[in-house]
Amino acid sequence: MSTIEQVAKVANVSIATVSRVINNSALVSEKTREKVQLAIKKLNYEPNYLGRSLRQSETNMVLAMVHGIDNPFFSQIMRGIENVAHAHGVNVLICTTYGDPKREMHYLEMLKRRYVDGAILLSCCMDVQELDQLDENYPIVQVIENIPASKAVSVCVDYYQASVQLMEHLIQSGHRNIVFIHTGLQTIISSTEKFRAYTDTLKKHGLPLLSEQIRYNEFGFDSGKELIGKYLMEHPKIDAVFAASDLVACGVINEIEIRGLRVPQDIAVAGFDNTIYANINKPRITTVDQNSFELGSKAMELLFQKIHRRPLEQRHIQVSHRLIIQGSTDSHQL
Amino acid sequence: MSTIEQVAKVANVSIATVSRVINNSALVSEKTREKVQLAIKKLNYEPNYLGRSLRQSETNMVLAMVHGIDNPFFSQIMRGIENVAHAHGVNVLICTTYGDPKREMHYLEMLKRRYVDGAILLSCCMDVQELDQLDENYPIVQVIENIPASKAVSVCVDYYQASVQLMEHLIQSGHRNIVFIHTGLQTIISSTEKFRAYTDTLKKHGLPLLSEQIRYNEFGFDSGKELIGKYLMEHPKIDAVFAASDLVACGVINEIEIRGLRVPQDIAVAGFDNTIYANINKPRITTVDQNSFELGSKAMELLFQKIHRRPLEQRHIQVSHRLIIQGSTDSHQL
DNA sequence: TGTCAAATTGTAATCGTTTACAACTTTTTA
DNA sequence: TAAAAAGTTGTAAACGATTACAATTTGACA
Repeated sequence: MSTIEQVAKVANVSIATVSRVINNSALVSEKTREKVQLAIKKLNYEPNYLGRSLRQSETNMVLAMVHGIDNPFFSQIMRGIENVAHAHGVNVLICTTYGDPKREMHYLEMLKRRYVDGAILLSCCMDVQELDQLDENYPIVQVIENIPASKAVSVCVDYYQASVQLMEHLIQSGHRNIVFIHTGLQTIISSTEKFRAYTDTLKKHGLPLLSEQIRYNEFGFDSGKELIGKYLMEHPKIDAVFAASDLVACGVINEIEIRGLRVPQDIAVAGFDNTIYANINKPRITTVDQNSFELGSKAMELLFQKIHRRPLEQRHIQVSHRLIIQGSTDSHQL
Repeated sequence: MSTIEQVAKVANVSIATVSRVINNSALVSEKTREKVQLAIKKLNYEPNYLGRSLRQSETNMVLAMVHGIDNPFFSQIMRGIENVAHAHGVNVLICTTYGDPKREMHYLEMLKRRYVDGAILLSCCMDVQELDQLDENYPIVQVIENIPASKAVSVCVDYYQASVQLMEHLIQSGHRNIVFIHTGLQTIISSTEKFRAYTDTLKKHGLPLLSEQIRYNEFGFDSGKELIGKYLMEHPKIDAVFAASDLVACGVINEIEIRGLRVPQDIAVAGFDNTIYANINKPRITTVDQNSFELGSKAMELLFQKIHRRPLEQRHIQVSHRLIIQGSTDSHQL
């Protein structure tokens, strides 16, 4: 591995000059520039980022921390993040927590120990105090799965309004016994807001509250199957389901059909996130689009503000959403 | 941000002693250890990784380069990689190329410029020469989407045998007009081997070759729909489809059913990878399980060998696969 | 008490860059 | 032609850690 010093020696100039050529900065005469570039090529030299970052105390890298990477909704957010980051010459490193606080801490050390300039959190296992302390000392932005009680900057959609819209759609379609299938941690806003909308809308219409707030639950297909099974035992009259994610909705539909019932004729099912799961299911699933690309880009823009210590106009950004009604709740669309 | 020097000052010791405490190495007396730890706590000190990595010329980070992160198959491989890496105290940073050579180069600079100790490539846009040159100078391992002509180490399953098994299954089930739906780059082994198995098996049985090798194609649901549409125009007698991935198979099935045909009664469809897509589809899709977790762990183990310059027993590791026959090719399983 | 070994601590070089400042050339201008 | 200005290059001090090596302290033992 060659260093700047060796290049300097070969080109017969000082290391400062080599550095200037690398950063094609300052004014280097055409002649020496060529000389240096020749030496660089000859030695196959690549500048060491560690030295550079150490000196400049910035790395041009940011972290994106996410629960798992196989959620197509998160994957779209990532594209938004990457798009803005790359436009600024910054690399995005993705790391996965799988909801494990130890893993989260481990990766956050990269932030604390200056290996990255900032972090976007799409998943968060810590509590409010820890998050706030982190936020005071390092540039972070929360997206989607944020902790609302925290002072940290966040970007998300209005889950409450979106869910109210969804519930109103179900009720207007004539459903009366609606169950809510939960996902994720209770401390997380996306869960609690959906649940709050569920209960509020039911109360408003004088309808029975069939679901209870539950503590924790995986996001998956199987947990959807399992939960709807449980609810169907308790309340056989269920005629609609509001599932907190599309994949969960897939599981719910699968289980319903296995039990010989039809979607949407017997039970209507709605999901959330507008992922591919909603669109490969037969029937297509009614869902809420969250404008994921914009969620990501906005988050990255905010992170840049924080990294460069520019004042923020807003601490909480809301991105628009859109209810998409499809076959799983509307038999006209089958 | 506090540095080791400030801690040393507060604790009234030398920076060497602080360093020793941090790395709880060497022999520091209990008394000074406590003194230093107090100072560390007081200053909220976190050691800077850049300084450390620069000095030790290793970062304890590796890169995992992947096309996109929303493929559940890749996501499982990642878990295998992470599992082994974390056991060695190494962090895995994921980055996405989306098949863009520029992005790939950009992220590979992290390797060349010593920001990570090694890289696992699950996607590869460069040509053989470039890859070989990289391999000579830096620790890399290819997984799955490897370039077979390259000298770089690789881990994958025996695509040829797996695909032959799959084809034999289709033929034994009585299908005669079988089409292959391609994905990915032509230079990539997973594609070419599947296609080779497709043609060889058809020839062996004296059956017509309906598909042609195609240059490039996305991995998605929509490309599956599009391609089967095209093939059905050309060859209306098609009675079976071998799709190169589960998601493509989903698209194929969707399009087939839209055209009023039944799966598997009119056309049998098989996928590849054994992802969730194969199991949420109705009917479930016949597919090939690739033991993705092991693919990942093996790859990471090999990467450690390369990073530590230990000699490798094998340059190409093969992981076992398993044909999973389900409803999409077998009406008994509906 | 003096000597020696063991245990503990400190000094200073090093990793590979960037960059303020100084020093040296060359060109411009009067 | 000399002085000033502009253009180019070099010197050396950072950045924040680790670690050989040297120096000091401590304790054991005769």
